[in-house]
Amino acid sequence: MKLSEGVEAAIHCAATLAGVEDGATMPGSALAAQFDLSPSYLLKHLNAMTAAGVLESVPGPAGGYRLARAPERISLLDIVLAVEGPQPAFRCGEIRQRGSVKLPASAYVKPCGINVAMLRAEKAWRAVLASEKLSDIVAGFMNDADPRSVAAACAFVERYQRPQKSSSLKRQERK
Amino acid sequence: MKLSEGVEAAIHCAATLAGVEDGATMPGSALAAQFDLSPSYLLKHLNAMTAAGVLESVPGPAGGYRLARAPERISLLDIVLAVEGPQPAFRCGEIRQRGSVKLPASAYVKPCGINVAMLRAEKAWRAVLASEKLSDIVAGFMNDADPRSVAAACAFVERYQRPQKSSSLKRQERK
DNA sequence: GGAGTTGTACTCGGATACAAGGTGTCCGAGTTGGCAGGG
DNA sequence: CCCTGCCAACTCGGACACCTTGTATCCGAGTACAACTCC
Repeated sequence: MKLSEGVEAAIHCAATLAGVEDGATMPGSALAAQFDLSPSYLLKHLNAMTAAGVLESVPGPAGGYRLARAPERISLLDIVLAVEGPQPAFRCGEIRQRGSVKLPASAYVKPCGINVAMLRAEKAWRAVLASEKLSDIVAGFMNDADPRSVAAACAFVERYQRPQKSSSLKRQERK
Repeated sequence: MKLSEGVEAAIHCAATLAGVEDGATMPGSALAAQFDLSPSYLLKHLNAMTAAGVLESVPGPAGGYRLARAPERISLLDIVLAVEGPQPAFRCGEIRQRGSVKLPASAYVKPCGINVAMLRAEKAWRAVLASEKLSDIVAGFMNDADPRSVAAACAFVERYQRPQKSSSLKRQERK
């Protein structure tokens, strides 16, 4: 059992995006540079989060990614499911039905007890992940992390975020 | 995130082995036939459980596998860790340290908050798995499953289990 | 000087190679049980 | 008839290919900004 390596990158990127101002965006290339990752590959995960409704993407110059909703309403479970897919970790193959002794299908109406137990464990895992909001991660970072690290992160966000340009707003008003 | 497919087979085999009498064994080929699996491949997982101390194996004719201890003292977590390995699902690659802005190592003495959160979730997962004993699985199967299925399973165990031969005991006494 | 138009540069998005771990299979080492031979 | 030695069959154990999934990369579509040209 191993989680995809991209989950770590996705959460870090989401936490970084939580620091940008409302409506502002940050290009994927900047996020990739922050963690020394392949830009093209990171796009894959950012795209997955966009498809899942966790992020929003705006194309064109001065475009990039931003959170689709407030950090308080984004949980780690949302990010993990977006990257890994919604399927549970344990997939019951119903091997109890296959084998030397064949029984009619009516003998297997009750669900497999092993599957139930494994799904119960995964449910607990998801519950903890759902309770961990992105805002908690950011708050914990601000409080506990080294001040130098916090300052560097804030400087990075300030450096690379692309605020919603006023001109585009003007154009919308003009229309 | 996906669990190995062998986990399901391993748990089913362990549950079957819980039905054999004390000291008796069941060959891996019989377990493979019960679930229509490749015998050679199933051996891999049974071997892993043996290495982890969950099962015991006896070689030679009339040999096979048996539980290393009572079903009440074997949890699903033991089996999962034996097959999947003890490493946690989320491995923090410390990507926060890599990137464009380099800080001295003294800035990263505190653990990564994301890693802490993910490990906390996995801890809950493991706690549920540790509380699910193999005896509970067997008891649930006996109570809830279809009577035909229970009868078939009992018949299978009775059919293929190899009791500790009296001759070997005699030989031990003789020595 | 101002508005319209065109070109360019930057962004995301999907399609395409490479690699690793899980899956599946094969062959070898070890041990016990049965059988034959001898006492 | 009983004991002893040998043979053979069955077991687990580790080493070897195959394939799906995740990793990494490249190229193309789309859009906003900026400069240029025309009025």
